[in-house]
Amino acid sequence: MTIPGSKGEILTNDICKVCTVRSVALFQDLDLEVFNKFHSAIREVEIGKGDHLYNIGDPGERVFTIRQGIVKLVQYLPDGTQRIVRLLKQGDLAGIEATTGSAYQHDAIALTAIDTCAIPVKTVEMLASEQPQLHKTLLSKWKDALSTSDSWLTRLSTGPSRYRVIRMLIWLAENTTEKAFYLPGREDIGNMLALTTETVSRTIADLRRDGLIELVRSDYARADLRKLKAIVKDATD
Amino acid sequence: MTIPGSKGEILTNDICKVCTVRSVALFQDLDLEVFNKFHSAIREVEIGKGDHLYNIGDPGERVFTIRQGIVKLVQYLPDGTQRIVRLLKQGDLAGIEATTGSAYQHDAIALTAIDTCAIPVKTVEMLASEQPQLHKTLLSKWKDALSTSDSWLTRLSTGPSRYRVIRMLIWLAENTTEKAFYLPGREDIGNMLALTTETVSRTIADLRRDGLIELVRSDYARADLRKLKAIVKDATD
DNA sequence: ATGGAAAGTTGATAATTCTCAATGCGAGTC
DNA sequence: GACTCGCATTGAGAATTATCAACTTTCCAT
Repeated sequence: MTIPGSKGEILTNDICKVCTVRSVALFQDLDLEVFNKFHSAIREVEIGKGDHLYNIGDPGERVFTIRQGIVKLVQYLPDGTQRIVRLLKQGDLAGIEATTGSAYQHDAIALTAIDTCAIPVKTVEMLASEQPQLHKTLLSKWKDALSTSDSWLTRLSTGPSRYRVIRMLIWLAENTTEKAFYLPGREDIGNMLALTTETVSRTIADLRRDGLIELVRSDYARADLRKLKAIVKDATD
Repeated sequence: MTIPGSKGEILTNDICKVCTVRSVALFQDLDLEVFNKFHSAIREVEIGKGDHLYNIGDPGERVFTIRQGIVKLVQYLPDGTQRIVRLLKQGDLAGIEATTGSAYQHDAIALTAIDTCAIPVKTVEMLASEQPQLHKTLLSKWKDALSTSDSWLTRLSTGPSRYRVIRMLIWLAENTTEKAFYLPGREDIGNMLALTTETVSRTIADLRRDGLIELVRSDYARADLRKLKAIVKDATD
C-alpha cells in the first residue's frame, strides 16, 4: 500500500459484515454473496490526524468510505492559498472522482484520526456490473457531494463572518452523534469560510463570551443549537 | 407544457440529428436507432431572458440540455439573500438532480435568451436501460457540476474582490466562442462572488479604466485575457 | 512534571467592503 | 427626438475584515 502515513491496514475479513456504516455507505444495498467475491481487494485503512488520504493530481485508483473521523478536501490557488471545499464524515465517499477515471481533484487530509475502507476502483466497477443498484448508490453519493457543495457556497461563503462561523458550527454539531462536537483549528475554519485565522478566533471567542458555545477542549465544543439557529434564522427543526 | 414564460416549443422531429451540441450533451454516444424510439418525448424549449426554466422545490420531472445561452442556478438564504451557485452554458445539463428522483434544488433562470431540449426523466431512464453508456455520460455531467462547484468555491469565493471579478471574467471569456462575451448585470455578478452590486460595479469600472476590459455594450465585453490571467497568476495556456 | 513548539487570543491600525444616497447613461417607447 | 425606467457609476462615511505584532494557553515529547 502506498497511503502515506498509513498506520495500519487489515484485510477486511469479516469487518464489512458488521460494518457500522454499511447502511449508508457504498455497499448499502449489496447482495452479500456477490459482495464476498470481491471482498478481498478491500482494505481497512487507518490514518492519523494530519495525514493525507490522497493528494491532488494522484491517479485515482481507490475510493475511500469514511467509517470514522473527519476529512477535509483541499484545493489551492496559484498563490498557495488553501481553500477547503468540503468536509467528509462517516458514510461519505472520499475520492469519488476516481470512479470516472480521473485523478484526484483535492488533497484529502485527516482532521481527526480516520478509519476508512479503501476500495479499488476496479472492484467498484466489477461489483457494479453484477449489481446495477451500485450505480444508483454511487449517483446518490455524487448528489450528496454536489448538494453539500452548493450549501457551502450559499450558507458558508455568504454573509458576515459571525453568520458563517455560526452556520459552520451548526453543521459540525448536527453531524455528530455525541453531545460535544469536533471543532477544527481556527486556521482550517478560516479556510472553509474564506476568513482569516484571527477573524475566526475572535468570532469564536465572542460566541463563547456570549454563552452560545462552550469549549470542552480547544478542539471539542458544545453549542446552544437553538440559539445559534435563531441568529441565522435557520429552521429550528 | 408548464414551463413559465415558455416562448415556443417544437417537436424535435429531426432537430436532434443535426443538433450542434449533441456531441457534448446527454446523448453524445447514443445509438440513433435506439434514440429514435424515445425521441418523441423530447421537446425543444425556448425561453426569454429572466424567465425561469424551473423553480426550487418543484418536482423534478425533466432535465434540460442547454443548447444556447446562459442559465443561472440560484439558492436563497433565510433572509432572502440570493446566491448564484453555478452558471450553465451550452452542453450543460440543467436539473440533473431530477434524475435521482429529487425535487429541483435551485431556481434556474435565463440570463440570456435560452434554447434547450427538455427531456423527461422517464425517457432518460428508459434510454439508459437500453444504452448503458448513458449512465456514464450522466456521471460525467455530475462530475462536471461538482468540479465547477469546487472551482467556484476556490476561485470565485476566495480572495479580494478584484481577483474574484477577474476570475469570473476569465470564465466568461473562455466559455464563449465569439470575440465578445456576455457580461451579466452587476447584481448577478455580485450574487456569484458574494459581493455587493456597488463593489462589482466599481471593480469593473476600474478594470475598464485600466484597459483590461472593454465594453462593447453594457452587457457585452472584450477582455485582455493574457493580462487578466497574469494578475491572478493563472496558467497562461 | 517540564520545556518548548504550536495554536489561540487580543490589540492597534490599515485596507477593504458595505451602506446609503445621488447622479449618469442607455436602450426602448411614444 | 424627447422621455423614462432600469442599471451602472460614483461619492462619502460607517462597518467589517485583514494585517502585523505581542502575548497566552494548550498540547506534546522528553
